Amino acid sequence: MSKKDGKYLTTGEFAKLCKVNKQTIFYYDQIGILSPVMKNEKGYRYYSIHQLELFFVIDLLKDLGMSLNDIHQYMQNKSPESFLSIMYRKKEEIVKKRQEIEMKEKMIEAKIAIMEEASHLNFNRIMLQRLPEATLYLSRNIQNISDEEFLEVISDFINELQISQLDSGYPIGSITKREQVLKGEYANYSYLYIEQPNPKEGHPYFRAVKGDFLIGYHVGSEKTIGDTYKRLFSEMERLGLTLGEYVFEEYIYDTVVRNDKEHYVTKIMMEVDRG
Amino acid sequence: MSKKDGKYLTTGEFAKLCKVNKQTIFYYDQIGILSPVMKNEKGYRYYSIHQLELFFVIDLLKDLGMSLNDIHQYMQNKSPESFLSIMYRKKEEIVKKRQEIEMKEKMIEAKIAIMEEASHLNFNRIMLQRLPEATLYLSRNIQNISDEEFLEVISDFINELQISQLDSGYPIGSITKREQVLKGEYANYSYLYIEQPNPKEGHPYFRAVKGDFLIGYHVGSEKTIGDTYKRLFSEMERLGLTLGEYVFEEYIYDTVVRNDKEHYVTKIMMEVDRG
DNA sequence: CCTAGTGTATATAGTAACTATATAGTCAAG
DNA sequence: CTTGACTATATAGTTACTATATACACTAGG
Repeated sequence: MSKKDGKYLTTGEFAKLCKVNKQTIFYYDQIGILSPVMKNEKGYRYYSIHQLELFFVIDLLKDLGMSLNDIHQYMQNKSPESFLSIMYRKKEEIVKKRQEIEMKEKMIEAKIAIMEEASHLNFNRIMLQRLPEATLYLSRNIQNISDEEFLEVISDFINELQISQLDSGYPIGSITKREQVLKGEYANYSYLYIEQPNPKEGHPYFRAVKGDFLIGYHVGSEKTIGDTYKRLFSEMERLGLTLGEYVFEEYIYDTVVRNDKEHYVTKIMMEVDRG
Repeated sequence: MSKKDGKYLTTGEFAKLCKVNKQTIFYYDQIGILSPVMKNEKGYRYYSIHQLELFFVIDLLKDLGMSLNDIHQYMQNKSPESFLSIMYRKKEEIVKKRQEIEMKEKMIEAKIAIMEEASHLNFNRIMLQRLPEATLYLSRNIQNISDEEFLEVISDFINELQISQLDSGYPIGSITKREQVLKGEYANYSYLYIEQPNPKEGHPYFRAVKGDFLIGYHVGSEKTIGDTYKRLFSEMERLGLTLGEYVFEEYIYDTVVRNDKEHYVTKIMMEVDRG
C-alpha cells in the first residue's frame, strides 16, 4: 500500500487514524518505539502510511501484555525471526487468556443465576426438595482441625481452585456431619466445597450429592444460626423426617452484597430420610 | 464457610491467600474498598475468611475493567440489586472482550502463517501459480485521488476494519489496474484490500479473486520497484503470457520486521492470461 | 497583509494501581 | 534477652499514559 511516497501524515492525522491521543504518539516517539519517518526544520513530525501497520502491531503486542519497554527492545532489533518467536509465545499466552475469559464468563453467569434465584425467594419458608445429582469439589477434611492446619487446607483449596480452574462462581459452601449438627456444633465443618456445573473429566476429589433435603434460610450473623437450625429441626419433626448424613451451608448474601451482618443470608440444606 | 468466628487472618496471611502483595491489601484498606473486620490497639489488621470471597469479587470486577474508584462506589452502597445489575453489564462486556480475544488469536495465527511462509521463500524466483478463490475486503476507489480524499478513504477503511472486525492480521495490500501498470504508474493504486480467510456472511464490499498469477518479490524500497516489474514483464513474455486486469501488491517484510528499507520485501501478484 | 483559529511543539505535572524502600514498632522461639 | 520474622506508616518510584501551560507555525477570510 501507500499512495506515492510523497504523502505524509502529521502527528494529529496519524493519531486520528491510530485512534489515540496525539500525546501518545509524541510519547512513542520520545521512548523510541515509533518515530516519524521525517522531521522538518521546525520540528514537525511526519509519518508514513506504512507506519500505521507498525502502530497496530505495537497495539496488538501491548494488548497481549507486552510492556512498552519490551516492545522497545524488539524495535531496536527487529527481524522476521524474532517477530515470529514473539508471535509463537503470544499465541500460547492468548490461548490461556481466552480460557480465562471463558471461565470468567461462566462465573458471571453463575453469579447472575444465584442472585436472580435469591431475589425470588421467601427466606422465611422452609422447603422439602429432592435435589438432583451435583458434582462438588471438596477440600480436605477440616473437622477438629487446628488454626494452622485450617489455614493450610484453605490455602491448598484456593490454590487448586485457581490452578485447575474450578472456581465456578458458585459460593464456597461447608459440609457438616450429622453428629456435629446434633451436638449443636454448627461451625465444626468437615469439608468446604464448591459446586461444579461443568465438571472436568478425570479430576479427583469430586463427590456427587442427591436425595431429599430440607432447605431453610438463615437471615443474620452466623452467631444466631442456631435459631434457624431449631426451626428446621421442628419442621423436620412435623414432617416425620430424620436427619441424614450431612448438612450443607452456603452464603447467599454475604459481605459481597451486604454491609451489615444482620442482612447476611445463609442457605442451610439438611439431608433427610423419610421416616 | 468459616471455621468458628474466632479465626482471623493477619495482613500477610490474607495477602498470601489472595496471592497479592501485602502492600496491595494495605492499599485496599486505605482507599476503603476492603477493610479488615478488626484492628487491634497496636493497629494490626485482622481479616476474616469470608473476606476472601469479597477479594475475589473485587479481583473479578477489576479484571472486567472496573476501576478501583467505581468498585469503591459500589462498596459504599452494596446491595444484591446493584450487584446483579453490575453483573448484567459485565456479562455484555465480557462477551465483547471474548470476541476480541478470539479475533486477536486469529490475527496471531495469520502473522505466524505469513512469516513461516516467507521464511521458506526464495525472493529471487518468479513463479506462475493458479490462485484459489479468496475473499477480500476492499476500500473505495483511490485512483487519481487527492491527498485529502485519500486520507478520508484510508480513515474509513481502517474504521470499517475495526468496527466490523475485519482485521484478519493479513497485510493490507493494494490493487493496481492493468492500464496504470502498463504506463509504469506502479503507485497509482485503485483499491486497498485485506484478505478475509473467514468472511462474514452478509458483509458488503467483498470481492473474490482466482486465476493464474505471476508472482515475484521485490526486495528493497518502493522507489526501485520498477526494476522488479521489469523482471516480471520479461518473464511474462518468456512464458508467452499477457497481463490480466489487475496487479496485487502486499508487503511481506516491512517496518514491522525490518529497520532498513533496503530489506523490505513486497510481493507482486500479476493476473495473467495464457496466450 | 493582518488576524483569528487551528494546528504543531516542548515541558511539566497529574493519574491509576500498584511496587519498593526506609524506618520503626511487635512478637515468638531458643 | 536477643534474633529473626513479622507488623505498621510514610514516602518515593513505576508504567503508560493524560492534562495543562506556553510558545511557535500555518491557513483562510476580510
